[in-house]
Order: sequence, then structure tokens, then C-alpha cells
Amino acid sequence: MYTISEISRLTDTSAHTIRYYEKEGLLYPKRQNGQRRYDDQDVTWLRFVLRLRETHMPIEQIRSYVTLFLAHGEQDTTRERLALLEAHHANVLAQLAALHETERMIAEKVDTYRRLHPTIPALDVVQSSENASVN
Amino acid sequence: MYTISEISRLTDTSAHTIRYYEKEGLLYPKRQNGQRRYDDQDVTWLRFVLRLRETHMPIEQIRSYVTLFLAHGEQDTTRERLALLEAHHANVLAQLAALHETERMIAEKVDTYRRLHPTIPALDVVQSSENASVN
DNA sequence: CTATTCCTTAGAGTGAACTCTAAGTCAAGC
DNA sequence: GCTTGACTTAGAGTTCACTCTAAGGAATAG
Repeated sequence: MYTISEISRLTDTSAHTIRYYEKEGLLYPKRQNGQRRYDDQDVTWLRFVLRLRETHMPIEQIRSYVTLFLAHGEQDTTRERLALLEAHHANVLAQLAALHETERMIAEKVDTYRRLHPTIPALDVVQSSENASVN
Repeated sequence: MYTISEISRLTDTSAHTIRYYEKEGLLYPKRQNGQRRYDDQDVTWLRFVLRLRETHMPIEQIRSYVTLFLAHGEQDTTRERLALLEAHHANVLAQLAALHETERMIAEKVDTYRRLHPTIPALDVVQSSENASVN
């Protein structure tokens, strides 16, 4: 069982943020004398949450997911959770595609600059028609 | 030459946002009777800016880049611009790696759920040790 | 000519996700 | 026994990137 400062170190996340995530309904740690205690499952889950956040899944959506998980037992929420995951999966794939395309654009511009260096004439002359100005 | 509403339509970006970008020093359109007029270069540049924003390059960094571009003529800013581009390129590559990893994690969870469906027993029993709880 | 539509500006408001402050409790080390 | 440091809470403040409002001026369609 970890204290908040321990899980903070383990996940490289401020205690402030961890408490904030709890307030937002993403975490439900045990309590000992009123203090938060986290087990390995909590650490694993927090790491997953951080992953989802890195990929810009809104906190509200993560909360929906957790809520469904907590509702399990009362009723079967597997279908809904799968739907949420699949939606975010599609989202991540779209992000990947956009990033990939932008990566290509930037790599191309970097290349253009590299070819110009160290003798730099008027830049606009050297551009392809696609990249009408280097910018 | 396009009006603000035309470039807005062309780039699928609100006129509000386009004026905001100008205020932030990302765009320098011509003026006609005080009204903004955009040429094809401006459109191309705005599209590139939108790409950079999509990949989370802060507006301030984009402004630095533009500022260097505008300073060209006074002095050679190619080296600095190359450095900025390369830094963001590294950034984008890091984002790609993170996204890719998260994509794998989510795809795995989706798979797990799919295998459980439509007969769903106690979920926690089915987990791998890595994914101690489905969550 | 007049209504509509577009434009202008400064500046206020919004929403997401933190990030920190203040005031206080509690347990461990010396 | 007291200082240090970690913990608690409610709530305020910050940052970023928009997003909109208000008040008004100019061009175009009928």
C-alpha cells in the first residue's frame, strides 16, 4: 500500500493532480486514518489513465468509463465499456494518421532547410510549388 | 485574394480564430479599405499552422518561428528556424511513439472485451497479470 | 434607399486541466 | 516535547486556446 507521495513518485505525477483525479471520479483509493492508500492495482490503473490523458481522452470520458465499471455488479456494463474503448481507439487512430502526416510535412521542411545550409540564397526561390513559401 | 469569411470556409476555421491568430502574430494579411485580404500563400501557411496546432505546437512557438521569418532580410535566421523545426519534429516523433504504445494498449483491452462478449463472467478472473484489472 | 451581410475593434467570457493556497491535523525522528 | 514533513479539505488562481459580445462602419442585393 502506497501513500499519495509514493504513488506520486511512482507515476511521476503531482499529489495535487492525483487528488484532483480522485475528485473527478477517476480514482477510488482506500483510506487509513483518513489518509489515502493505493495498492498495485491503483498504480496500474493510474498509469493507464495517464496514458489515456496523453492521448487526449477527456477526463469526463474516462469518468464515464469508471462509472460503468463501478456500476458492474448491479448490471452488465461490458457492452458500454467496449463501445467507449472502441470510440477512443478510433480517435487515437485518427490522431496517429494526423500526426504521421504532419511529421512528413515537417521532415520535408527540415530537409529543405538542411539543403539550403550553410549557403542561404533568397529562400522563396528554392521552394517547390507545393510549399510556395518556406515559412 | 480572399476575404476572412472565404479563408474561413477554405480552412474550416472560424473567422474569430483567424483574427485571434493574427493578434497572436501568426498571420499578416494585406488590407483593403481596412479589411483583411488573404492570398493563396496565406491559405497555405494557415493550413500549415493548423497542422502544427493539431500536433500541439504552442502558439507562442509558432510565433517565434514567424518572427524569425519576418526578421529575415535584416539578418540570416535560417539556422534558428531549422532548430525550431527540428525541435518540434522530435516532439512529434515522441508523440507518435506515445500514441502508438497507447493504441496497442487500447487495442488489447478491446480484444479482451470482445473475447468476453456476449457471455460475460466475472471480469477480473479473465485478466492477464499485466492487466491486473480490466478497468 | 434600405435591409442584409460582412467587416472592424477592444475586451470579456468559457472550458479544460491542472496548480496552488490556507488552515489545520497527525505521526515520526531527535 | 517539539520540529519537520506529510497528510487533510475547500476553494481560489492560472494557463491555454479559443470563443463570443457589443457597438458600430462599409459594401452589396433587391
